[in-house]
Amino acid sequence: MEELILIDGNSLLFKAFYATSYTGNYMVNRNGIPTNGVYGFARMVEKIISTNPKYVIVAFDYGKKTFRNELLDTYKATRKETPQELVPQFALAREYLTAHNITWYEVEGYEGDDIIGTLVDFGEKNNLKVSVYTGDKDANQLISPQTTIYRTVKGVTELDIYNEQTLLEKYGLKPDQFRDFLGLMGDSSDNIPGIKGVGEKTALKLLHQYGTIEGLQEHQDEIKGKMGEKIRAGMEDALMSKKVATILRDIPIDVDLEKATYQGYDYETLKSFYEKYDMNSLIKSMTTEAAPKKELKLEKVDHMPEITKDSAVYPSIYDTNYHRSIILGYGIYNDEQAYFISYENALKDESFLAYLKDENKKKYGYDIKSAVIGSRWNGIEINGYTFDLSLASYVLEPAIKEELKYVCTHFDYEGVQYDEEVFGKGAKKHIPEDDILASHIVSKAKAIYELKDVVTKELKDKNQYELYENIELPVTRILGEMEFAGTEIDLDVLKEMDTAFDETIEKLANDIYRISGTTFNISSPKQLGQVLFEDLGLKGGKKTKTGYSTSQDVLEKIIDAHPVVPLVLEYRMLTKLSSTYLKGLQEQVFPDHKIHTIYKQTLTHTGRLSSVDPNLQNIPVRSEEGKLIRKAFVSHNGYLVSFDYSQIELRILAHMAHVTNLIDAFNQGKDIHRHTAALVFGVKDEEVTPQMRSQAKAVNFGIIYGMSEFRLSKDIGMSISEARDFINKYFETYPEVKTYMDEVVETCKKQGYVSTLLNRKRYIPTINDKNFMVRQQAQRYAMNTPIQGTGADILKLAMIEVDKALKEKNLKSQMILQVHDELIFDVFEDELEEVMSLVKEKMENCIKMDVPLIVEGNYAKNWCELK
DNA sequence: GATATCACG
DNA sequence: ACGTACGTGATATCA
Repeated sequence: MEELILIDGNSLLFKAFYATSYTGNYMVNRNGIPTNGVYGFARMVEKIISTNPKYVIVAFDYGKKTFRNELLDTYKATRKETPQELVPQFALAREYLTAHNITWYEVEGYEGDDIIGTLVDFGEKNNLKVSVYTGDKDANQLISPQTTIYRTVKGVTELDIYNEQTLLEKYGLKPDQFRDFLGLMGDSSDNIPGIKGVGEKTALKLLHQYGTIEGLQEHQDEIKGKMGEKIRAGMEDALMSKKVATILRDIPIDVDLEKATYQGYDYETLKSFYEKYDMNSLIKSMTTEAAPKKELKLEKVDHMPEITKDSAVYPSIYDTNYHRSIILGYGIYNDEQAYFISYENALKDESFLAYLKDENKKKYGYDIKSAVIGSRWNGIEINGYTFDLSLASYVLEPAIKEELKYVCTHFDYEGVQYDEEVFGKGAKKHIPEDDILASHIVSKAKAIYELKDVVTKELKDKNQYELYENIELPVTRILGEMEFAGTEIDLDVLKEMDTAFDETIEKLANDIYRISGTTFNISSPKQLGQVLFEDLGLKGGKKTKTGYSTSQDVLEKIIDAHPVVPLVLEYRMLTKLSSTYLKGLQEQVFPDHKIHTIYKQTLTHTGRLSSVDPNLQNIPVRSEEGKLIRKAFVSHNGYLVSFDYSQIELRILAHMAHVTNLIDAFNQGKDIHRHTAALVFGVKDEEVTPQMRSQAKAVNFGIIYGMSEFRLSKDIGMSISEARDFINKYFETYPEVKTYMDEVVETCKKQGYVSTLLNRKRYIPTINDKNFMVRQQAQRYAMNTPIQGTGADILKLAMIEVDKALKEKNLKSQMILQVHDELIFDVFEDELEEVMSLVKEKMENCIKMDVPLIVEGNYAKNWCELK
């Protein structure tokens, strides 16, 4: 069915104007004419017609007075006067449309709404699919099986879709009832009264019962109480309001459908319009648009034709966890071919399977780790991925959200939808109809293909291609193998502990009830706060915005105030271990007795990895009870071996800030916290007390995080002024640290980002924010990110070196876990000795710095025994 | 879906 | 006078 697009010009222009004028700095052209509204409007229109519809018409209001003012003299009376910056832009918007060859209508005495209403009927009669773009909710009354409303939400490009189904789900109304709905509850933006005292909820209730206002009128005498009075008193208003809210569908216009055919623009004409108003970025986006590119027709195939060029290959993996997901199909795109094949057909297609497997057939992807491993679980082998758009854009800007759509938005590429729009979300998630799925998946493949060169060039321009090509790309393959290999779990260990813990927890709970004298939900901070600070009268005071804080540090301060407090702390610890680890992990064990985590490589702002489903980077170790959980993590091949870097972040600080004193100390192999304490307190190394050492340790850490005097004093039990002296002493001891930190912040202010040793960047736009706190926080990011990020860089480098060495020596032992400064391997007994020395050597020497990197290795039968 | 809490480096 | 350390993920409760 051909599509007729109808755009509410006034509505979109207003939205565009306000969306881009909140700063008060209006975009103007060189003659001072404000253009922000038209600019936003043009962007919206460009987006709307980017789907190449058959017909496009824009409707504008004309004249201030319409028949609605005769029905209701206060109609739109509360509207603020149109801002003077917007006034001249109504004409500009029309000028833009004319330059773009887009048909627009205005009819004296009617609103744009009424033109649209009339054209909707016209479109439907002519058997067209009608799409209405507006910011007004009134338009919902126009919905029909043929007509869909697209409503702007925020910004200029986000749209909510309304059809019969969504209207029913959201309001329980049929399209036509929307007039009654507005009539009953009124509309403050148009100053339509409705019935006083009837809001959205009541209006819906009444309509669900009586259908229409007229239906309600027939039964108005049956309604009792205050509500009945209100309804009877407001009935006239309601009927009149409904009339005002009703969009006309039969106003006199001569529609020339032929004229409304969208044929694209004349390049020079539109360009000269943009030039006249200094909208250069729109000219830029035009060039690609104007280049006569033939639209490739997507083909759904049962058998994949021969793929003749390097292509984007994108599998549709249904679940977010690709280790246990089905695959719906594969999208393939290059500038001559665009195909979609279902998983079932792919599985039977020998030549296609061979293509996927052939590492000489170059492929481009988005999150190739999930593509390769997800396919592998489903019996399909893919080789030959040479480009990953997800990794590339992460290197360029780690703040972009994970989904492809956000990457597209970042690079101004249109034509890809959010997964949520296609699959739905939450309980409504479903596999869409074939055509919709195929076009979504292939649109993604197309985006990958078309953005590849743009992104690669930007990586090279910004000196980040090396980081992408030599670090992130090799790492993603290694991570895939680690995830797929998995971590062997001894379920019996978990089950036994689980039972034992449940017993202890129940006893503890009973003790807590007995001692406190009340039975309550100890896991509810609200109830616990009530019991501790009101019933028992302990002092703790309010801390959070919702009530008392009952967190660990608060409870530890009052641990002696009442015997129930230590029990609560123990209860907390045990329930945490039980629910998150004992119970949680059991559910995550696969039939192969292993846990297969997912490492997210494009999530953190610093370059670190994160681990989900389950998180294997926060398995307990600090408490004795918690550490026991590590007994369940056993070796599959023979031994578990761990290697961790000692003090890696402090060493990085010493190197990057050229801290001579620290560098020397590390070179001499000193205990760095003891050394720091000796210098700061002015005593000999051997005179440092444990307390002095732990205070020095707190500062060493604090420095890396950009701490405050306040926090330090709290952490190590000093007054704030003592803490201040302490920090000053620290900076006297290591003066280069202060210089470095100041420099990092300065550089960040100038260039807008900070970088790591391997040129990973983090943009920190708030570094020049006018709000002190925000600026302060940005400075901490600036100080910490180069250090934490360089640590992440080094770990990734180490993983690559170690992996390479293992392969070269034909060792079968497998890297299985990475925990930020630690690598863990599952090692065959006959390889143990070689692995122990090989890995340590590679990790220590993967990068040359002014300080040595020291790695400690340990082996055991399970993770708990590893020191 | 937001909030509080706590597990890790 | 502000409000107080960096980076994460999972769970339970409650609105």
